[in-house]
Amino acid sequence: MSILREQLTAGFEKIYRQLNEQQRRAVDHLEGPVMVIAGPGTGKTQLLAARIGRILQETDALPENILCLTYTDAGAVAMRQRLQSFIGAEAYRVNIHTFHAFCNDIIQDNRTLFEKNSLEPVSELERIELIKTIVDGLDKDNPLKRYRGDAYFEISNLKNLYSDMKREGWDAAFIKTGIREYLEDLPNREAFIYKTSRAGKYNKGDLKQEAIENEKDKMARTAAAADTFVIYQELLHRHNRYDFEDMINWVLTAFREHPYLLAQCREQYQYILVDEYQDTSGSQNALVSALLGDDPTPNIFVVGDDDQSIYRFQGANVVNMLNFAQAYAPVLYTIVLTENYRSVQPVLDVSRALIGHNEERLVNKLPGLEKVLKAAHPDRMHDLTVPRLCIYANPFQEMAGLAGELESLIREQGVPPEHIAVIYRENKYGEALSRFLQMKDIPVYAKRKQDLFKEPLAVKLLTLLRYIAAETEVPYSGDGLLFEILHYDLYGVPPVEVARLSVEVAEKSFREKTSLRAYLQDWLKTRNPTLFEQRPHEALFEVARKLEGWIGAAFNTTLQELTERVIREGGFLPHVLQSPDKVWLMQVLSAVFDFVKAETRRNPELNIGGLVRTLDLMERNGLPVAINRILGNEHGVNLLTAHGAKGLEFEYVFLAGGNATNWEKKRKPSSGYTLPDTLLETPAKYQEEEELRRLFFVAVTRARRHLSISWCRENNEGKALEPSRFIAELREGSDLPEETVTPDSNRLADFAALEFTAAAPRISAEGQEWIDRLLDKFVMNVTALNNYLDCPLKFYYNNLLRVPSGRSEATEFGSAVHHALERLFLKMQESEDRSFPAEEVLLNDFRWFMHHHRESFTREAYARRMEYGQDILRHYYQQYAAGWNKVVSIELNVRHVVVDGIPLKGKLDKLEFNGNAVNVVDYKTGNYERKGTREKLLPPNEKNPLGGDYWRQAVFYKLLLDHYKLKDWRVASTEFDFIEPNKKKEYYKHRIDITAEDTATVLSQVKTVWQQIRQREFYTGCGKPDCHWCHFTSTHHQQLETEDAETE
DNA sequence: CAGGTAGTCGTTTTT
DNA sequence: CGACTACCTG
Repeated sequence: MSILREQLTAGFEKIYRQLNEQQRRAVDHLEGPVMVIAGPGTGKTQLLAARIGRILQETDALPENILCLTYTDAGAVAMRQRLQSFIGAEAYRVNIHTFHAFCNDIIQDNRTLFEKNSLEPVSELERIELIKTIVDGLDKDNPLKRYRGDAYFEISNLKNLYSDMKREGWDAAFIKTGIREYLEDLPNREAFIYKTSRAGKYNKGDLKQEAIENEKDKMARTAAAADTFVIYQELLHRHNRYDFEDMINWVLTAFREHPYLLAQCREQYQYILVDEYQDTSGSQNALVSALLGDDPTPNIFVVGDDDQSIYRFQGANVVNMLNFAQAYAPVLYTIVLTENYRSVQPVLDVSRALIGHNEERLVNKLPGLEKVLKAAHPDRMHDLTVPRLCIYANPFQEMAGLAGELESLIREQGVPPEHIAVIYRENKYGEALSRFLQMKDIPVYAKRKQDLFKEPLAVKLLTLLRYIAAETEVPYSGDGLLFEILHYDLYGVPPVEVARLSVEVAEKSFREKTSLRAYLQDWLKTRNPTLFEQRPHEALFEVARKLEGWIGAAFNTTLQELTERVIREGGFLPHVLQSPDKVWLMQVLSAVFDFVKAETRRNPELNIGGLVRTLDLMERNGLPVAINRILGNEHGVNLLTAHGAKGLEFEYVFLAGGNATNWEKKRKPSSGYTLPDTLLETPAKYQEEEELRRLFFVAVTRARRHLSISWCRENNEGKALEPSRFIAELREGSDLPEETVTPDSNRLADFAALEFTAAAPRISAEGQEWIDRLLDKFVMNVTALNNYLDCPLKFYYNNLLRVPSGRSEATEFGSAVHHALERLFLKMQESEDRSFPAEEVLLNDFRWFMHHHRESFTREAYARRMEYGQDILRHYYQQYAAGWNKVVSIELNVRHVVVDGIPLKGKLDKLEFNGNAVNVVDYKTGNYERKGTREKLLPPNEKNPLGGDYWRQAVFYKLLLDHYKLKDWRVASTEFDFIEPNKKKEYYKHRIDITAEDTATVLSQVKTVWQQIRQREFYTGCGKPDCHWCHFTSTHHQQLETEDAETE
């Protein structure tokens, strides 16, 4: 007996004696294939570890000859720890890996086999960048190409598609064959044939052409996407990168092409164990098969529970278990573990009733299999606790009630919080709940991935970097960001001072081109540029000096050094250290820094502009930089999603949010491209329900003793809800009583007070006499009117302070289109025969403008907008040129109009005359079919008593022109001319004929708003949750007062 | 039953 | 943005 064997014998015997009959049989059956079906709580990890011990004890195998494959890192770690407690340090010689780590090792150890000597896994970010180049390279009529909105929208869809294709082993040809079959089959399907007739339109039995066209469009998208797959593979290859799916597929290929590699592996791994076998995907399973080869009795030991397979969305496939059983049927030793060490019998009974509703189970597929879990410790039956079903009035009460229950368990019954778990379907629920519990000082423990880009501190740091980048690339282009930066609490500048500065600059820039930055610079250099201006607040200079330093440094230091300097000098550290949340905030800071480090390591040439473009790309694609935040500590109540709870157990389990809408009625998000159903073998709908039921089963079986499931009768808006059907299924056989729970009113009131009552942010109005000066100069215009009606703060910042705003890609594009059309009409007017110049002239003017403002675009955006703009203008010209009214006035600036004592002004794109009747034309870029556009055109109605913004604009123009003393015009109508066509290339004009009532309504709006503005009622925001300026005010105004929503 | 439209909502998780 | 549902209307 070797030393190792002696060592492990003593410890092992003790463990072995604790095993039950079934487990011992599984451990002892060393040779040939074994499949263990291990229900929840049946001691699976213990079993695997014991078996490894047994192999080492009974055979000549060395630890190195054993391969244990798991699904997750956590699984591998847990496994090794358990093994270590049996056999000590030798445990480290056993090969315990995740599938991916195992394959990655093989690739890295045999790089020459993979044709490259520098090969690295692709990072998430690189992957996005590669796919971005694919999207950029799509040609004009590719159905995936988008010109407006989010041009890179397809990136994440493509990413998912590639993963699916790799996991399933599909190529483009296979998908397109599927599509062809699908489309050919459509005419045979009931859903595409009319069942009734309608006179003049269609007869019974006709095909629904429109629906078929629709499917064809969808399939064209899918096919186009599948076609890019080879490009993606090619790009990966060229960059010496491979992705997660490749790890497994490549090794499979290598095994096929280089038999000696496979032989070598087979020789080394004499005993193979696979944990969580129900979670293996098709390719992972193929890997296992390859390692086993054609040996009819391989030493393979798989453990899994088909009822706990909850990762099908990642490619996991229960069918693997079934195939395994069938492949080795003659020699397979199958064991079902049914003795449950975790839960009391009533919990087991309930979960059994539930899972019994699934069809896709091994017990239904394999003969002679039975899986009825029995509590291993019947002595615990004496304090039998029956699962509870609690019904709350609404989610709010549910959380309050839950908090109450937790509170009394912990404070009155002395239950350690870590013995309690609240389990729910989605993280979102947990977020709300943890906020709730923390307010009541109930300790919580939740691990959560948070998006770095959503953390205010990170946003501040990144905004600084963005600002520096903007100023480095195009000097004085970052004023919008600067305005924000000056408000940072890091610098202690009173917001009033920033406002004053901003106005000063806005006024000055009438006379000469200037900017916040230039203005501050002037002061820094000369102390007092003009004797008449008041010196800005001292703290502003502090910030300005720092910023100038960084902008200078950007040219001379590495990106890493610059970032470090910004963190060091930018006031971040003292701010973090003073905060009660300092641990977390430090984590945020280092995460940003780590991100920059990682990016520069991957791309040493990266400069700050490149970094910012990367950030933009990630942000636009909703690609989070995940950062793990641990909420509370391990002595708190566990807050978990059902997925996250897998493998864990708790004395008390509260399964919250048991409504149908959270489970089987939750609609699943569209996955980008619709696949033809000819590709998929099983009816998806059915499968999904079974998978969800398994998830519910996992959640329920986490409970040792106490299980409480709750649902709500209504949602917080008062709409009726129903319980999940799984709850009804649980109750079959064991008559669980329902309890309607109403938290006592004191507690509810407590929570209501704690709840975030929507508060309208408010700026302190004191000390702003200088605002009077601004008000004196203020002239009413449509934008101001619309802004004020939307949110008074929006008016305050945009129209009064005239906060500098960056020229966005979209607005610049709009200007280019406006410009080109303006020139077109002017040239017509100037021409001798009053004829319109050629189409090419129009396009030329457009190109000229774009070219002169190209700094507002990224290179890709520029090319894309250029192409798109010319395309729509060309069609626009062809559509309308013949019929244009030539009696027009272009870009008229109307000032000095006074109506009822109120000064008005406005700028009009185009006036078309018919005698002295005027049709005002306003160009709109943007798709008129876009959401919200229609409402903007509507006069007041119940839903929007103020009327839409465009409608108001139309009426305002009439008001303006009708009172325009210089001319005797009558405005008959206003027309909104949409320059962008819809998908079908149709152009659209919307004409508003203005009634006397309309004029009266808008006039009264103008009067009211005018009066309110004169009375300085613009310091309180609208309080709408998505209002930019309300958000800005509440984050940056320290002296903010919140106005209670109740004071109404 | 078919078509239009307004309204709603946009996971779970690992490598 | 766009896919899906619920509801309304002919």
